[in-house]
Amino acid sequence: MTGITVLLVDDHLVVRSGLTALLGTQPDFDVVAEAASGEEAMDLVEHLSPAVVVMDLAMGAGMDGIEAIKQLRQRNRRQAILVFSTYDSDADIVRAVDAGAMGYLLKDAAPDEIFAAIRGAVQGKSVMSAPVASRLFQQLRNPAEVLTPREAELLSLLTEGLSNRQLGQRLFISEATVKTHLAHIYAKLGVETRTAAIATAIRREGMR
Amino acid sequence: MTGITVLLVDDHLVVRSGLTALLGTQPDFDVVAEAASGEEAMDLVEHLSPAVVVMDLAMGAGMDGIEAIKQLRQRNRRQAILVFSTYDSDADIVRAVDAGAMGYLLKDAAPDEIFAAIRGAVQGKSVMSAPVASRLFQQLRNPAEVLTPREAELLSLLTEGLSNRQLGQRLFISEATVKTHLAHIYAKLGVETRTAAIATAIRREGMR
DNA sequence: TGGTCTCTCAGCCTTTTGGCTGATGCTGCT
DNA sequence: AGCAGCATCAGCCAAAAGGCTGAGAGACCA
Repeated sequence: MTGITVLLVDDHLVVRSGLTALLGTQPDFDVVAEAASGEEAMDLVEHLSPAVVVMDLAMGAGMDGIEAIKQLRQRNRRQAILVFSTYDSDADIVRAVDAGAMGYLLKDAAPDEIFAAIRGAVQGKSVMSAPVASRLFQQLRNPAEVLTPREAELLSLLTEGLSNRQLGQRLFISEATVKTHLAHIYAKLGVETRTAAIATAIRREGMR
Repeated sequence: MTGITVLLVDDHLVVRSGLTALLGTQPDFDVVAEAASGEEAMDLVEHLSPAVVVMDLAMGAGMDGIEAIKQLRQRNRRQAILVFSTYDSDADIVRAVDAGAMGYLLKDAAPDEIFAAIRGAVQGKSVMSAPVASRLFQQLRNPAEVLTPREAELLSLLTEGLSNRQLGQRLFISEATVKTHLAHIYAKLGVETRTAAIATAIRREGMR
């Protein structure tokens, strides 16, 4: 029998070849293709139907990882999606899980951890790196302070320096709605102004 | 004869093995060791005296890349140091060059670019990715946009999320003066609002 | 000595932001 | 059916931020 078919998605060539080399040491893994962008990933999943997609969240230009996960889910594909990212910000984790990711690994994870996560993913198990799990755990203990996906999205745009009007235009909602979301975000972050929210987001949530 | 001896320094295992695999395709490269931290790199350079050190700037805990470069330089070693980083922030570039890096590559660079940079480095040539070179060039062309010490101080406090009043109290100046400084900062950074200034400061100047 | 830069401050006016209250439609859970 | 959470919107008011002009004091340099 052939092993677990894997598609790698990462815009950095060195990461792709590193991962390929790493997975190549295991007899039950079969890296069938590599994609450098979300768009490429769509095509390859369509044609190869890999059992697992290992995907970076940060993708230079075009479609980002979250968007790619969403689209793969919408196409009703059966493959498990594993996020393989450098950062463990709350927002990224929430959005990735929300989009339909099966697991969340950090790039400094040990090889065994990566192998286990992939094997678990095909069996429907959720595996994540310890820091990621810890963050999720914290969020469960403090549900009042967890940003909703929409709020996280807004906060992310906020850190780009947009005004309420620009935020509204970017998200196709009214300025009033933007203000409502912001008020909720401030309350959850425990701040009073947008600048403090940005400072908190960048330092605490790891956004940039 | 043996080829160009290379030491890889990166806290991510996949990046190290990817780079090793990549450099292994070239007959004239010889990756003699890999280090996962700045401290490890010190030791290995001491014992192996590689011709080139390829180093990531962001290193999880302990010594960061910049610090490692500085210390290697201070020990009067002959090896060329190449930065291999994900980001191209002005601050990172300036600090790396200042610390004594021979070149600056981005992680999405093409293999040929990486090979050429390493071969160039041993011959004393400076090689950097196009976006990096472009940023350095821009800085040379526009020395007028440098913040004054006071402005930089204000900008730094701004990224902590303070209001104009708080800034004034912290710096023992009136709110009017704060607004004047801010106006100058906005002009120099090419932004219109404080939130955009914070975003720019964090991404371009590397403040955090 | 005169010019330039930096830091300091003021007043006036417009735009933006934030606080508050209340309301609607949708979804998911019970 | 009912309730809770989420996302959407409106209006009103106060506070904060930003644009503009002008100006004085001290430092540095030609």
